[in-house]
Amino acid sequence: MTAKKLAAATAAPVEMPDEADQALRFEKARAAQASALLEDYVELIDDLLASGGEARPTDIARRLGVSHATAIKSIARLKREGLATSKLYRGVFLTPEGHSLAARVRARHRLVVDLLIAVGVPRQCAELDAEGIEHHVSDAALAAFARFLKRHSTAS
Amino acid sequence: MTAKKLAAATAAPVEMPDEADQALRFEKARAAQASALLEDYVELIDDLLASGGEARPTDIARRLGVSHATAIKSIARLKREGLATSKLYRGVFLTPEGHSLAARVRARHRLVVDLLIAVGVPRQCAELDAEGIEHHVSDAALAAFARFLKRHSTAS
DNA sequence: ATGATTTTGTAGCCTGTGCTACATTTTAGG
DNA sequence: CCTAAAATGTAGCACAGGCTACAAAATCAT
Repeated sequence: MTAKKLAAATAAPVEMPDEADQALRFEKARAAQASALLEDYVELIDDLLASGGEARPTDIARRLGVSHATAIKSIARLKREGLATSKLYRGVFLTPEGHSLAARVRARHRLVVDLLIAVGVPRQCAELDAEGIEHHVSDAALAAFARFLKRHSTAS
Repeated sequence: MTAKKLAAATAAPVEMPDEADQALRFEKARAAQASALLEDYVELIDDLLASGGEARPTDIARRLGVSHATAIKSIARLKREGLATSKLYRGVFLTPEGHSLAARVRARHRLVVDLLIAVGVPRQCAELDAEGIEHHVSDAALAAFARFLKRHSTAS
């Protein structure tokens, strides 16, 4: 085994990333995925509140494409995590934390869509893909996106 | 309620996307998420086979940052879906389907990393973010990425 | 060759996120 | 006002993907 590992390390035709680094990458992606659902909910709730004034579980469910039971369960989780509040048979509202999360999420979403469009992705496709991509874009990448967009809207 | 809906539709201060469209977007993102794990596994297995010649469950687990039990369960799922094969106490191998999936995934991964770098994301950050982003980039967006990279490597 | 270590596999548990089915409450309409 | 429809909430199920703990097999090293 020692010999085998050594051989692999020296004679590897394709070099692999460090084991620990790679594990961290995947762990980070898994963590992002875990918060993705909550982010989608707060963003949607915020949008509904801003547009119609109401964020009812049924509306949320329809827009997310899930059953109302699923939406209600997820809303319960939002409440557990201190992002939303709701009273029986009243709509759902966001806590200050929820609201600020929604703001961050919306800004990020917009930046991602804009960047995709800027590099030539058709608008409709950009909107579609952004829904999944946005949850995995770090602040550093986001900052780079903003710089890129600024550079390419002012300069030729 | 009819009146209420009408009011919302006409007086909405923020316009929302169509309900069905939005639901489709989220459904697509959820579907992408479902295949993400399988994609990560086949890509990693393919890398391991290409570099060291062996893809053992323990190695896979370590690189993904999960317990070996989790890895074995996921490998079982790969086998169920016809992407991989394995014999007791031998390593894991990819079926032709698994191999071609791995090739597609790797190409996509590389394109995503390259694009991120091209728009100014630091290399290390690009590698990190790409791990989560790649699963949500459609073929159309990928094609756009390729065009962008070509344009920006040849032209000034 | 045999005993220790490593690897592999199994079993059972938890959580998250979907679902359907049923019960309840509110809302709307006649 | 009172019934029918819609919305809401609850219960219970399935499956994916984590985990730990235990059991069995293979490999290494002496």
